[in-house]
Amino acid sequence: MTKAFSPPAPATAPPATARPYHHGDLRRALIDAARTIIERDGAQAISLRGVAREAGVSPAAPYHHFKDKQELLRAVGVQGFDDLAISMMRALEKVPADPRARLREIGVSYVLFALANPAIYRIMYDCARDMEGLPQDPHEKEHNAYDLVRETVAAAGLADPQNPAAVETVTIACWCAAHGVAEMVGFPQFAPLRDALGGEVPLIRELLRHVGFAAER
Amino acid sequence: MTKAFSPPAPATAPPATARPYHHGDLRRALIDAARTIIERDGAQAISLRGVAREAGVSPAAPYHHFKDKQELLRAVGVQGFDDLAISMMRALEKVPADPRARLREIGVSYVLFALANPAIYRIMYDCARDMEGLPQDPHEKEHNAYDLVRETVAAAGLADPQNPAAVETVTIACWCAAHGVAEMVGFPQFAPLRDALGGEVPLIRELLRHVGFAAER
DNA sequence: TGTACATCAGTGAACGCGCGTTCACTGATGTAC
DNA sequence: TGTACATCAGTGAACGCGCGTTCACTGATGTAC
Repeated sequence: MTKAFSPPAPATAPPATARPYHHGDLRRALIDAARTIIERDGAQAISLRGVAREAGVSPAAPYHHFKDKQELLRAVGVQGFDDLAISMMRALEKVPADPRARLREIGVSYVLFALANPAIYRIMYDCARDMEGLPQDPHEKEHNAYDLVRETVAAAGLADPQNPAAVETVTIACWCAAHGVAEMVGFPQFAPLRDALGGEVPLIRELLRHVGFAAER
Repeated sequence: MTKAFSPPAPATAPPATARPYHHGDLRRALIDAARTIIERDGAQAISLRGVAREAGVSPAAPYHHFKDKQELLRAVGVQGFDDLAISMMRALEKVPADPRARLREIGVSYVLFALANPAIYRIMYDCARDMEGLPQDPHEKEHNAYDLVRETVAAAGLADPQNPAAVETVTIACWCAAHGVAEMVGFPQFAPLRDALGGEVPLIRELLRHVGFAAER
């Protein structure tokens, strides 16, 4: 993202000369470049060469960081899920302890993420399909997004916490529901309803409510 | 699909000689070929040349029926929505008049369609996004899928039929929910739950139930 | 601190490929008289 | 019924292009002594 946009760099700034031979964190830069392209030009506009170009690097450079194109795409997907989890956590920070309210906020932030990054969001699920499932394992962080939802579901009393199968079912149902809303809420057909309800967020809340997300009361 | 596989054609069969110069219904054959490729090799494996090849026709032939590649893809998407509507109608034929039961069956058949045609299903929504919405208009048939859901929702008393906005909201919510379940139900992560519930259909029913689809009783 | 050397992370030219699309063409079909 | 001709729906060769990937290379960095 440093790119060409920075002003001519008054002599005060640190060297900031021509980009050094070694990039520093090309792996990360490539993932970012891929995301940029995906959101700017659409998912099927992506090519390894294009990504290298966007990152300002030769077409062969990516091969020092990714086995092939697919591996890069996969990294983009995993990164997406990480970001999603982070934005859900963030949303939770500002919310009261009531688990039902928390579940609702998780849902809203989930959908907002998808709305803000529609193309990435699709790539994430293409990836997940490829990898045979949500990447709940790959990092084994203490808290991934899926666990977060499950715990909140249990705490909210939407399923008997003693009954793991029931908790699992409700968790999955919530995930499906949020996914459905996330993919569709941007459809122009819903614009009239959105306007009637007073904006994107109220629309999301309303839909989530109908779709089994812990109603108020 | 007539292709190369038919047996050497015993002299009894009608002429069945070499394929005639004029195809008869190449437009349709191209759409079918595209669907075959999409489901066999994945959505991004599709190319106009490949489709022509699959249909047994020269690479230039499709241009007599579609302006360009995008127009073909779009036709595949529209065809998909048509097929979806048809399979929903079919499912309704075998079902009692109780509107709640009917709504449930619509949901199940929707999800089963997506499960049977996962790649096409994705293409359909890519198309819809492209075309700025579900193709509820393009044919203006008396009954498209969306209207079917709306009417059933109203009949089921899930929203006050006098209140169009409420009916619309519930309809949209149902659509989102079914879509979410449809896209995710094939995930391997859900296999344990599926097995515990006794199969694909029970899993679908259970998820739909949680997700706001007219519960029994 | 200096030097030799291994390793790492880039370069840029080259490869072969399949793609979308165009073009001039030709065989089959339909229509007017 | 027969003939002339326009139109339609194919063919197949050709175009230029961008792609993924490989290769021999080189500049920068880190390490051992």
